[in-house]
Amino acid sequence: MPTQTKENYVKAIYFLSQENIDVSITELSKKMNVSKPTANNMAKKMQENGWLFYEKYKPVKLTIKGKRLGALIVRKHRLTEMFLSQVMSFGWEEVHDIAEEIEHINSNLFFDRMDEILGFPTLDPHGSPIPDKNGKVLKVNYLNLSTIKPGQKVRLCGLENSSKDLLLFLNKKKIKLGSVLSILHIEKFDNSFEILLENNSTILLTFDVCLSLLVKEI
Amino acid sequence: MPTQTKENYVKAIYFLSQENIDVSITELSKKMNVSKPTANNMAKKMQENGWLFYEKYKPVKLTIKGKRLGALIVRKHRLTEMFLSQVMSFGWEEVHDIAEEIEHINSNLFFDRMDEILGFPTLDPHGSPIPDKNGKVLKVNYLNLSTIKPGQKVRLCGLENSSKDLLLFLNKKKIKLGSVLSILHIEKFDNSFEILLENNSTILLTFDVCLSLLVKEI
DNA sequence: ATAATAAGTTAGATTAATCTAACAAATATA
DNA sequence: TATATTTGTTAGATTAATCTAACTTATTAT
Repeated sequence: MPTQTKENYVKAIYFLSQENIDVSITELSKKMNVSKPTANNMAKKMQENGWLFYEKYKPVKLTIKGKRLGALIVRKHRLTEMFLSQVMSFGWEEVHDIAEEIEHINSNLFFDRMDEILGFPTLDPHGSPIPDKNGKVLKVNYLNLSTIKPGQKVRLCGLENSSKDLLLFLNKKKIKLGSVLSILHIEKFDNSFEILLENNSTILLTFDVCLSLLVKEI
Repeated sequence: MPTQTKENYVKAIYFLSQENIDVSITELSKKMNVSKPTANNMAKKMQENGWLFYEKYKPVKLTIKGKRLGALIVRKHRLTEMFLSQVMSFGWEEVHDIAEEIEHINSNLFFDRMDEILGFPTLDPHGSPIPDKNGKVLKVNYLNLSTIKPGQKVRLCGLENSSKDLLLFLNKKKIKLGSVLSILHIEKFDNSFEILLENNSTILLTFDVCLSLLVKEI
């Protein structure tokens, strides 16, 4: 059994691998908020434990075992987020921090029971896929709102990043997963989007916000 | 914030103080399954942190702050047990181990929400009192079944110890919290109790089992 | 191609939590 | 009371996770 700390390193590498191609020691140290020697030492030790491949001066890579562990931690995290949101009435901006701790609880039964109570969900409260019990992740392919043309109607299905600031901003604008957004106009000067909401109010989203919203055309 | 390990030491001392008068280093080391030097060192450090009083060759004692922390950890533990039992359908024999981990989660909101969902319970699934938010514990004074006279009808209200073996035994006998037990006869030879259950079946409880059952006369 | 910069590594230290071996103090027993 | 036993303490080591300082290897830019 890996320590909580090592689980967090595996998770960090798991996420970085999904974005970048290479996970350098520097990247890892940044993601984990530790010094480079710390990340380096940890990488060496985790290789010994069979979680990852490490060669001097080369990026690290998760082993099969490491990938599986990463996916299962993400599974526990996202199931927890879903449980907190659906069963315990937490807002989508509140669930991450608590899930960050609960994801390390060592009881399959506990998470399986959550899964059952939730009706075996495939997406978390932010629209991210929940890996299955074998670590398999459903590929969802949403479009980035920033790439959609004016006149198009879309449904919000996911978020590129689930930072608390973004979530609080969306709350304020009454935008949630499933919300329908109609693009009225895109301002040439700053790429800001003029959007019509379901309640017939019109709002302005900066390009940065649009980059964070994943949608489906409808 | 104390580490998880230190929280466990505080909890151990908290429980031992409720039974014994004195918590010796040896007692503490036994409860924590560590060597005596480990318990000793830990006691010194925890004194520095203000959790307990420690003097060479003397039993340790929790400070006010330590007592409060102990009670609040027990609160988190028992609320969790209740939540696992009532909301997540776990059996009373399954809840302890999971609660042992969840009690260290650092989110008052999380436990307050459990409390709310449960309707602010005062007892856990084993009949033990749940300390309030200030660490105050409701004094319950149940009788030990072993002290009750033949002919008496009683209701099971709590357990002296909640070991998994006892809980599984009670499950097998279909005895649960609230069950009504009528003492038919006490065998002089081995102090075993002949008990009539609500379903009119008669069972035999050894004296050891009776010592573990807390009841109210009815 | 060489110098400057970035990235990665080594060495040595620190803190928390643990251990064993050896010794000291307190308590119990004969 | 003297001795034996139990209890508690000290000393020194170990492992996990972290740091800083100094050095080496790679990469980038002129």
